[in-house]
Amino acid sequence: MHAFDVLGDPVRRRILELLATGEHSSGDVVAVVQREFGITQSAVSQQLRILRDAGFASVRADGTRRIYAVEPRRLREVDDWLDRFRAFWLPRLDALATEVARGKRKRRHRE
Amino acid sequence: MHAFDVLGDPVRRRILELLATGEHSSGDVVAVVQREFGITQSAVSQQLRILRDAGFASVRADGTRRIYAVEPRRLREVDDWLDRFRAFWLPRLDALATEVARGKRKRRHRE
DNA sequence: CGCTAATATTAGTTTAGTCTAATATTTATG
DNA sequence: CATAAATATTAGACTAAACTAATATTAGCG
Repeated sequence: MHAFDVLGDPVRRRILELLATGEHSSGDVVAVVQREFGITQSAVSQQLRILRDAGFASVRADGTRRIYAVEPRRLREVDDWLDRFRAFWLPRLDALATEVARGKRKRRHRE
Repeated sequence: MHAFDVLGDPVRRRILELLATGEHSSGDVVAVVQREFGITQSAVSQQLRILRDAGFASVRADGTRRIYAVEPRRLREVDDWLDRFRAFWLPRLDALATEVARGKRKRRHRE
């Protein structure tokens, strides 16, 4: 599943925004999303699964709870895809500064 | 229409990739997309319209041709949305370097 | 072990998006 | 001005994604 397909859904984006602030249990996520979108626990759980399967989030068990965390790999793909457009809004940034700021070379070759 | 909804479609992403390399006529875009996706001129034209309407692309007339160009505004929105995740893959980059590299403060306040 | 809390899964319905086929519009040209 | 070339639009068919309702699973606890 392409990164952008995953991010195309507002509920999934909201969940990721929440996870960006730190780990959260499934119940926490359900509470927030339910309040804001008015959908069922089932629907939220399904979206969490999509995020897991697509590699945007990871889970660990804590008793009967499931603790979700953001998994940055796929989000960096999006960041990389944007590279081809950065010249449009960062026209006068020299090459070295770009390399330093975005850690591009290392990232690309290391993993 | 949310930026990510627009980018959720592979044809639209491909068109933007093409426009990232410079202006192209509708016909050029149709040729490339048709070869790679096997869809009709009509379908491509509809996608171009979506990109226009959503502010991802602009058009100008050149005789009977329509010349498309990428419009960076909406793509920067995506870049901005990613800010909240950058700490995950740029953990030791100091604040000033980030500001310089991403031109964030200026961008946010100017428009 | 039986019950409760937390979460996940499944089946089926609804909805939104993308496509094709057909047609319309616009500009240039003989 | 009639025709052709380039592109856009419309209506309707098809598909994939997201939802609900119901049920299943798993862990902790008395």
